[in-house]
Amino acid sequence: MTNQLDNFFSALADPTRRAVVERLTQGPAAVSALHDGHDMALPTFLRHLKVLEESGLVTSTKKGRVRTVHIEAAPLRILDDWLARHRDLWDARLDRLTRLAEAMEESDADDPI
Amino acid sequence: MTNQLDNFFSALADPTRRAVVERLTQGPAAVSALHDGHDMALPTFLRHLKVLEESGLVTSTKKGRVRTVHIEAAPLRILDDWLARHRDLWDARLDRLTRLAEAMEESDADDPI
DNA sequence: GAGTTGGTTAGTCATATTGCTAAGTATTGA
DNA sequence: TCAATACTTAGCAATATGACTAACCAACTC
Repeated sequence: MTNQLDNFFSALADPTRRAVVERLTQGPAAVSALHDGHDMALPTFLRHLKVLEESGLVTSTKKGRVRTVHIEAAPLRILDDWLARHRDLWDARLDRLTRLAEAMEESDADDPI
Repeated sequence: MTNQLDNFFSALADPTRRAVVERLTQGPAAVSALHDGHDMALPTFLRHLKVLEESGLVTSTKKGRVRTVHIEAAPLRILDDWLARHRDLWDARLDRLTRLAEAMEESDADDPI
């Protein structure tokens, strides 16, 4: 019953993994290149990559001894859609509140304290 | 060094908590009302609310014995900005790939197999 | 073919997360 | 005032997460 969104959000909850995703938006990169600059043992870093890959946010292919990691488009779209949906609801709510505030102001004008 | 985004993303990684956020986009609600429909002991559910509140995604106020929970706008904006930033980068990358593909098609036309 | 490079596997440890029950507090309503 | 309602706290158990080291394999490079 675990949603795809569960995996996307929890994958992105870690700063190391977000950094990897950010880096990958600029193009694919090898594991060791991605690891560079992260003060963390390689096996630990690899676990993060595995989490990203299992979530579907990235894919990877191995050629020779080099594994190259690529970002996936679809998940970003799904995340975006979720957020967009709630952005809309929020905006609608804001509108209602605005109208309410206006209505209250009017009624204040009609019938002050 | 934990980013605000860490908390937003990990708070939203749980389906129960996402459901609460979705519900709250329609307006504030009391704890017991929010709990309704979630097959989960109340203390467990309260823990989820606490996570949401500590992340800053929601706030709550207590009046009498009823605690009312409200959604916060700012975090959704921050999340949206992060995603938008990467949507842009991704789009840019897509554009580059598209141009590359076109270039390759052209060179194929010039010099087929 | 010996060493180096790039990644992988296995195993351990500490802490965090997510669920529970049991028991408590504080309002509110009869 | 007594009982019901609406949380709240405390404490426990199981699993997940994030870090490490040590040891390993596979593919280049000399």
